[in-house]
Amino acid sequence: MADQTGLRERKKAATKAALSQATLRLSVEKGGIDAVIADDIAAAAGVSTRTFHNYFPSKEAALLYDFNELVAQMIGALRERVRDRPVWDALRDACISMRIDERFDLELLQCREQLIHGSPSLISYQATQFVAFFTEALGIVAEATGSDEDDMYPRLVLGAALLSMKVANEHWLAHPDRPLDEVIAEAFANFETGLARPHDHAP
Amino acid sequence: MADQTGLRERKKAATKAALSQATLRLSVEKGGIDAVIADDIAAAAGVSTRTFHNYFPSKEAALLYDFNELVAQMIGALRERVRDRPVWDALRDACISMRIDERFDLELLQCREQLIHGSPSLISYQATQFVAFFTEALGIVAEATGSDEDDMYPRLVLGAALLSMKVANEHWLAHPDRPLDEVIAEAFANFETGLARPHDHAP
DNA sequence: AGGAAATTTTGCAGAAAGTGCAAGTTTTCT
DNA sequence: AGAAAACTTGCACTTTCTGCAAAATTTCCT
Repeated sequence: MADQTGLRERKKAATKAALSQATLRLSVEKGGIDAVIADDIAAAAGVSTRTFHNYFPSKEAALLYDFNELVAQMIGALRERVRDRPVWDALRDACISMRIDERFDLELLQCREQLIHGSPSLISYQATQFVAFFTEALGIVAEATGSDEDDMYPRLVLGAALLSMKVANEHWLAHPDRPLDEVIAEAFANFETGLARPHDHAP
Repeated sequence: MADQTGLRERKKAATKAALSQATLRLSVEKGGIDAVIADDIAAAAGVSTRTFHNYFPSKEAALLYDFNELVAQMIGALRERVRDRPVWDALRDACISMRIDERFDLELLQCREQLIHGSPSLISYQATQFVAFFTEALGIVAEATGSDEDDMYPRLVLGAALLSMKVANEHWLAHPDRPLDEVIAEAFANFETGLARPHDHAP
């Protein structure tokens, strides 16, 4: 994606990163993305407001830029894994393979979680991205399970997996004392033997 | 809610309903809520644009007005049921008790589903409502299971239940040949014995 | 019924997001 | 260097949504 080609490409990448970072910084400073206006972000990154909107359709997109990158990668990770193991395992392994804990700074993640939690506009934006992701992943899952796309099963499996990942992530951000992959595995395990009773978790 | 008190109350309810219906009608006519502007909705309902925004914060809220009413009722339904049965059963029964199939016209639901599916702004809005609902329901589930609110289990159970309901609803809208409660029960059943293999469903 | 009080409607002004367009800059390529 | 391609910018414009104060309407009390 970030090909080390010409100066132009590098500049563009730098601008995009600067805009994204500026959005985060300003949002934290002002205690919420809604208190930040596009003009300020553009100014902070040293470009015009119009240019900001050339790079991102909204403040929300700017703030969650690298998160979206990550989500995009997960499609690939999933596609690889469904070839040589059961869907459920493929989903779990794909989630774990994202290595969010290694790729991002814990504080940054917590910070962003805070912002998302407190802002309807960010929740909204994320939901839209989620739906797009779900739709794409659904095709993979449906094919892997040999089911029709409007069967309930692939949707339930995929939904449960993404729910596990989301819940595990949130939990880990609040209690970063255990490794993330372990927490993800534990969340997934809850679906493996029936949900009726709480699943025992490792001490 | 719709107390048959004075004229004023009745007029307000009528206006609100008129605005909501006008939003739906115009959205269908123009093939998407994004093609409809607030001015048109207000005009169609015979009030000023400002008044439209007195009733609803957005077009999306107007379109999904009665859906939100329903979601609000589900909190009550759930709270009742967690008292005398296991959480999972309470969740399933609460979902079924909504009787969406009886309370709404099938065509209207399909119509709205179509609109939501094709509009990021509606997806966004619904997500925000969903998060609010999830948060409130989580308190109930956590208490009922005797777990802490930041344990993963209550979130997973609640998430799985709402996922089941959503998937069942979508499936039923696309294939309304079986009764909705049966479809919901089937979706829930997938989580009762482990997700590893597709759950057999009644022929 | 009549009039005061409470509530609702409405228009206006204004902030902010987001988009199209055309002109000005910068990078690339030959 | 110089033409071509790509990027940036300013400007005008549409739309959403909010605050405020003036009108209009409903309710309530006597």
